Order: sequence, then structure tokens, then C-alpha cells
Amino acid sequence: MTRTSSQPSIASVAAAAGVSPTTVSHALSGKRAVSPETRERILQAIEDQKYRPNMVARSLRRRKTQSIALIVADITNPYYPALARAVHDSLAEAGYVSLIGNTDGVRENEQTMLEEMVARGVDGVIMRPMELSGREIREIVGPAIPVVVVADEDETGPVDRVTTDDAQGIDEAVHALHEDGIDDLGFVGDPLASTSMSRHAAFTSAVDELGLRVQADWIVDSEFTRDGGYAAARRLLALEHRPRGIVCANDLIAIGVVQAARDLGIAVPGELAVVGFDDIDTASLMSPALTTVLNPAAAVGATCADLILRRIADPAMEHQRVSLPTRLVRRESA
Amino acid sequence: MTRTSSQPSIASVAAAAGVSPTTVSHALSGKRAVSPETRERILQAIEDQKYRPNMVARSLRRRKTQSIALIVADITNPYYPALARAVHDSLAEAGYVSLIGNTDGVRENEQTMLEEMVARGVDGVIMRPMELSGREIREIVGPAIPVVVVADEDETGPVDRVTTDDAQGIDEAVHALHEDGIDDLGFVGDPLASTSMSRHAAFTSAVDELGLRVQADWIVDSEFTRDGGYAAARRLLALEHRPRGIVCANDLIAIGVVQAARDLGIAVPGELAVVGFDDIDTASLMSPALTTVLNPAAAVGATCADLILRRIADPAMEHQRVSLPTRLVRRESA
DNA sequence: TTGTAGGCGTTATCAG
DNA sequence: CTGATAACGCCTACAA
Repeated sequence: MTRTSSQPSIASVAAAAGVSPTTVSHALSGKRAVSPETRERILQAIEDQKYRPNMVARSLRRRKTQSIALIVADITNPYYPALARAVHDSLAEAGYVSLIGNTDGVRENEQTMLEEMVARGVDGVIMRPMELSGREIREIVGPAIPVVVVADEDETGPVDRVTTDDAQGIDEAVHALHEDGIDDLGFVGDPLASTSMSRHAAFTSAVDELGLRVQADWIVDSEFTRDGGYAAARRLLALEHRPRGIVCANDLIAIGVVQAARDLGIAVPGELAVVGFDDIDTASLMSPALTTVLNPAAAVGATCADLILRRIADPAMEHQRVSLPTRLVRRESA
Repeated sequence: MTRTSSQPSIASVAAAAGVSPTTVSHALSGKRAVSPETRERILQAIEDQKYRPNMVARSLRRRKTQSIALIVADITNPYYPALARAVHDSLAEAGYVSLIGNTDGVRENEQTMLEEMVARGVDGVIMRPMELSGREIREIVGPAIPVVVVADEDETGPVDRVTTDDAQGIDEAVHALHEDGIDDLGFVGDPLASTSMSRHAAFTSAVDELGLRVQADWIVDSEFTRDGGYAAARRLLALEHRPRGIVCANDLIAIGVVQAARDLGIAVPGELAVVGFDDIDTASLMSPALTTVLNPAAAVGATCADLILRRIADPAMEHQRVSLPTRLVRRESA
């Protein structure tokens, strides 16, 4: 009896079962009939050897890796884990595994990450880009790989899109503020991030529609982080004439803003109303509880997974664009 | 001139540069000298064709995938993203990519996930197991794959370990409560999760050391979630004679406990002191701010990555066990 | 119902 | 300094 220390292979199983590798392969895939007795022997051998097909060999041969890339700015932003988990679950069900990449939203990283994933032969890419457009992404990954982008571009580009109707929520927020007599409004967001841009645009149009005047220096830049929001607010709130309400591009920023206000002795919501975006867990738990726009992360993730699976199944399908609703969750901060 | 629509391969590059695939391979790997002129031509051809090596073919041949599995219970638990990000960053630097798996802490999923990752040929596994022991994990993945486990088993098993000194923090917590005259202490955690078990053990020994008596029904079970904590607390706080302080196995549970107390009209910290574990972001932001034990997620992640890289570099290295400190962060809830 | 042979794209070995 | 050749483990015509 020969004992090899190496991993069992389809060949070793075949040998043990007294059949050809071909038959083992078919017994596994069911793509061809195998007599009950041989199948039995094969299954037995597989069990004995604890055989599991080598996925990398299979991938090379099939030209499919059963893996998809999930590329986000920063998994540490509480918005993403919910999205990632939903993607993971839907995909796992279909036998896919997720490769995850963080880009910090910087253009070069986004590009490098995409190239790396393509080189690794992922069967699809789900990405929430901050700087790259759908068109640029398609350019980088080539024509053959399914791409689902989470972004708010209107452009109907060469990728599938999952969008949230951010304008809806922002609009509700601005109107709510207005109804409370708060018309001096500022916005803090990241002019480099597309997500932020579209929220900014929504803010601007809501404000315009209401005929409100917003000072140029009430629009301030910040990364999508607490620290960014804090720093931005320190600047904004130091202005001689400062806004009485601030709409933030995400909750992390809003949290930073609330902290800055507190440190400056400015009462929230009394002297300053703050509204966030995303509705991360912390929003409802913090004090003052954050008024924010609910961003359905899990639904977005599930939709992405669904879309990528559908496109893998039908590459010729016309490009999809699904939009998920968004709504204001009124709490204490505004 | 021939135009193929397929991806460029090492062969197409070789053809364009007028050399053999072997030479291209060496030009890329640097494992063998290549004359400046040929190298130049090769690089040019690579650029022209936008060639990138096919990682799956490379993996098959090299028997290395430059990927590692990161297996956790639930990426949605705010403790994990910080860990995952640290792992991701350290690994990316070394050219590795992370496959992420969620198990919800259930034994069967832990096993299946491990098998899947092994079949995919990961070069290492970083796992925070809830039910599987280091020994069992090693059993499943076989002897050859580096495994780093984040767990508190003392057992010096066949894997590398990163531990946090949970006992330290819990001990500080129990003592702090005691010094405040709070001696009726309860604990809520998950009897199935090893992480929770060790924290429970630490709680018990701290309490014993102080000579405190804890009622059997003050130890209650809960999953590592907010809802779990809420439900557990509803039961616990309905007791005729209830504890005046509750130590929780993690922050999510603690948040649920605080909410239950609020809903029951029990003042925190006035009538009930609550301490959590992990120090997730929300802990410092919520109201009352959560007193909790700081669990250095990012440091744990970085250490895991470091360890797995070291073992890949030196498979014969003796099994490591590194312990990271933990400490009480006193805030409002206790 | 089963088997043989060739190849997926790369790298390691051996030869020149 | 450079090439031919084989092999990594699997799948799929093509044959029987």
C-alpha cells in the first residue's frame, strides 16, 4: 500500500476506486451518468481520502473561480459591514466566496485593487467607488467581467448599478429643517468622493428649491470619518456668521460635527441642528440621538449580489439600474 | 498581424518580444538574469498588451495562492471590522489578499468554511473561532497550512495564537464595581462561544477572589448581539432579587442590557451598573457612555497578520502565543 | 457506462 | 544568458 503525504487528488481517488479520473469527475459533477456501483466506490474512496476538489486547478480549467471581489473604501466605516455581510450571505449560498479590498477611496488604490482582482480571476466585481466612474472601472477590468457599482451616477454606463435615492432623504431633511425655521444651512462632505458629491448635489437642489441662500463657506470639505467631520466643524463653527443647521455626507462626519459643537459649547440641537446620512447603529444610541437619513446597507448588498449573479447567468442582459429608497429618521439632533 | 480577443498570456508576450515564455517568466520574477535588451523588449510587449500574470495559473503551479482566509463570526459585529482592516492592510503590503468568511459562530459553519478555504488553497487561515478548538481546526485544515487563532485557550495546541488578556480587564471591572460597593454581580454571555467562556471564567474567579456570592440565576445566556443582551436582561432584571451590576461578554450585549434597563425604568448606573467588553465606537458615544473593557482589535489583527506571515516564512518555527493587554475604560454606565 | 488525451497559463528542471 | 519540456489538478471533447 502506497502512502503519499500529498493532498488527495482526483487521480488518487480514481485509483482507489478502480476507475478513471474522468469517471470521478463526472460522479462529482453529475454531468454524465455513472453506474450506481461505481459511484458508490468512488464516494467511498472520496470519504476515505477526505478528498476535496482543488479549486485552483478547477478554476484554471473552467476559467471561473467562484469568487467575487467586494471593493469598498474602508470596511471600518460601519456602513460597510452590513453591506458586506449581505453580499457574503447571498453569494455564499451560490457557492461564491468574497475577496475584500479596502481602497480608502483613493483613486490609485481603486485602480490597483481592481487590477489585482482581475489578475486573480474573480468572476465579478462589486464596488462602491469613490473616485472612479463606472466607465473607468469597465475600462480597467475589461469587457468580460460582470461589474456592479454602488453609486449615484445617473449615467447609464457599461456596468450594472445599485443606487440609493439619496436625494429623497436629503430633501426630507432640508424640508424638515426648514419647517423648524432653520434656514441657514451648511453641508460637509468630501468633494473627491462621488457618493458625497451626489449628496451635495441633492442638498444644493433642495436648498435652491426652497429659495434658501447658502454661503459659500458653509460648504466644507471632510473625509468620510469622525476626525474629518470634527476638523471640518471646528472650521465651520468658528465662522463669524455660522449656519444653524448642518447636513453631513455621512454619519461618521455628523458624529464628528456633534462632538466639535459640544467642545465649542454649542448646543445640539438648540443652537445647531445636525443631520447625518446612513443610520449606522451608533446613530440611534448616541446622545443626542442622531437625526439621519436611513441608507439600507443590507438591502443594497443583497441587491448587488443578486445583480452580479444574474449577470453571470446572463451576460447579455441589458444593463440594470436599481434604485433603493432612502428616508429621514428624525431623532434628537435635528 | 493576428488579433486574438482572449487575454494576453505569457506566450503572447513572449511571441511579441521574440523570446521564449521561460525568459518572460524570469524577466518577471527576477529569478534568473536577463539581458537588458531582451528585458526591455519584454517590458515593452507587456505594456503593449497590458499583460498581467494569471494568478490562478501561477497559484496552481507554485502551489501558493497569496491569499489568506479570515474567518470570523460576524463582520457586522463592530469589533471585527477593525480587526479585519488591520489584517487586510498588513497582508496587502505582503501581496496577499483576504478571503473573508462569516460563521455566526456556529460549529458546522466554522467547519464548512474552513474546508472551503482549504479547497481554495489559501496560504493561511486567521480565525476567531467560537466553537472549534485549535486542535479541531488543525485537524480540519491538515498539517501544512499556517493557522492563527484568536482565542483564549491556554492549551498550547498545534496553531499559533493571539490572545487578549481578558482576565485583566474583567478583573479591573469587578474590582471597580466592588470598590463602589456593588457586590451583587451578574454576567451575561454565550455559553457556547469560547470567547465568552473565558470571560465568564475570568468573572467567576474575580468574584470568588473577592469572596462575593453570585446567584446561579444571575448568570444568563445570550448570543453576542444587542437583541440577545436585551432578551437576557429582561429575564435577569425580572428576578425578585436582581443583581446591582452586570458584566457582559461584549458591548453589543451590554447595549441591549442598558436598553432593557431603560425600558424597565431601572436607572443606569444608579440602580444598575453595566460594563461591556470590546470598546466599540458606540460605547463612548452612547448615553450613558458605556464603561467597558478595551479590546485592542486593530492590534490583534496586525499581530495575526504578522504571525501568519512569519510562519509562512518559517514553517518550522515553534508555535507562538502572543497576549495583548486589556484594560477597563471607566465611563458612565458603571 | 467508461476511458484517453489534451490543455487551461504558469514555473521549475534540465539542457545548451 | 536562453530555450524546450513537463507538470501543477482538473475538465471536456472525442472515442469506445
